[in-house]
Amino acid sequence: MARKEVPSLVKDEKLIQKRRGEMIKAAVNLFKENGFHRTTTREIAKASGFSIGTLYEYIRSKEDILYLVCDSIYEGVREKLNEQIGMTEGSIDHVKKAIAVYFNVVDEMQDEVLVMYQEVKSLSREALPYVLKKELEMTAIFEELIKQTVEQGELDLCEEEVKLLAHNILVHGQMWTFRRWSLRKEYSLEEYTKMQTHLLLYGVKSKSFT
Amino acid sequence: MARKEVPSLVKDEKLIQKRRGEMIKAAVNLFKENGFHRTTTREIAKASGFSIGTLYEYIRSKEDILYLVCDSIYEGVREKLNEQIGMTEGSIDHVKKAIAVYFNVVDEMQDEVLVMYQEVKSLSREALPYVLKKELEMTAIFEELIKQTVEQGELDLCEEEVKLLAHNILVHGQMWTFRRWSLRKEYSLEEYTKMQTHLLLYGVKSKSFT
DNA sequence: TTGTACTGAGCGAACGCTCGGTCGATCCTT
DNA sequence: AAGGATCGACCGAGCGTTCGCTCAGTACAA
Repeated sequence: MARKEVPSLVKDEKLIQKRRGEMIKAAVNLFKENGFHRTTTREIAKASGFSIGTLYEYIRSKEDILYLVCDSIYEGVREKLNEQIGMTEGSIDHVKKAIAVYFNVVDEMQDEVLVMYQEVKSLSREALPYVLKKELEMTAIFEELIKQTVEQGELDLCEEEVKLLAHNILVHGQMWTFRRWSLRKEYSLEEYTKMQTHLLLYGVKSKSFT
Repeated sequence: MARKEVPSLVKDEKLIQKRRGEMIKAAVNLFKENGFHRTTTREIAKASGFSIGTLYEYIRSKEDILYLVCDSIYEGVREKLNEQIGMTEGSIDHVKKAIAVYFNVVDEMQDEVLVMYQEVKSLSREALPYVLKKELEMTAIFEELIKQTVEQGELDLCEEEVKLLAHNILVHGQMWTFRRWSLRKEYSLEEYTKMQTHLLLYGVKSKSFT
């Protein structure tokens, strides 16, 4: 199950990349304003700078756009993550740093992450698995990092705990976007990161902020 | 900002309650299958057991249905919570129990919670605040419980940490629904509850399951 | 001239919502 | 008690509009 290819009527591969890039950018902006369903293909075409006919040279259906958007956002997040996380050996400091980097990326791309997060469910049963797989791959990044930290002896966790922890980290990042209507009022990103990291590692019973 | 009243053309208040109950039940089932936008008012009417004309005697617009659905789900969760959580004094055991109860409720109502969670965003800017307020009230329940535990001296947390912890608990519950495609494969509800509770209280650094 | 990217008027299905009308229950009058 | 008037819940055909998508035609580069 590799990346799903969306067929296009246009031959020039470079041009496809370019046009789809324009499409995705326009679509994200519209989706974050009105959501997927309330956004029309005409609006997307217009905001992309070409006609509705041209739009349909590069996709088969409106849903294809949503898929491309989700795919692109995941790639964006992953790229930024890989840029900044060197995955050599595992250590608690590494985990902390990775969380901070991840939260930063989520914050930078908050609109995109939120849009994707709220709209994936509109994907067809056929396309959904491809996107969920991406989410699992993201989880796996943290899972691997924690697992190595366990192997280094800095943490004592079983397989299942490692997995759940990875899920929690991911969700705490996403939560910064989908609960921002409340969290933003209470905390800055730095405060949020620091507190979540502390709670994650030390829980509430041991009091020793670092 | 009390509960928003949705006007109806029908006079009989009892009947309104009854019909809206039927409507909500039908709508939740359809929403969880196809989402709000892909569900038609005709489908809702039919599944409710009356005609499209009658449907519109009890609401003004399709969005009213979504609002009623969200409202009803919140009330359902809160009712079940209050039933089972006696809020006398605060203690760590109380917090643990409250989490377990909450996770159980979320599990019982997973379809409803998931639907609400995925569709609130489709509410108009006018109706949204009423629903977000409900979410804050839910958070406040846990906030209060934790605060009292702090006051009892069983926990040492500042105001902001208490708040964040309450948010985390709520999200961990919701997460059980919106990540069930993955979590369900890994854990039973009991395992999930136990592990999340432990991580929440003790973090990953101290190893002592109870 | 041929191939390819692009255009946008137009098609047809679907959808939210309305409104004229039906009909049983209830009230009023004699 | 009977007949008529009124009420109000319920109905569903149909209106107006929107929206995803198509395709016959154009522009232009090679």
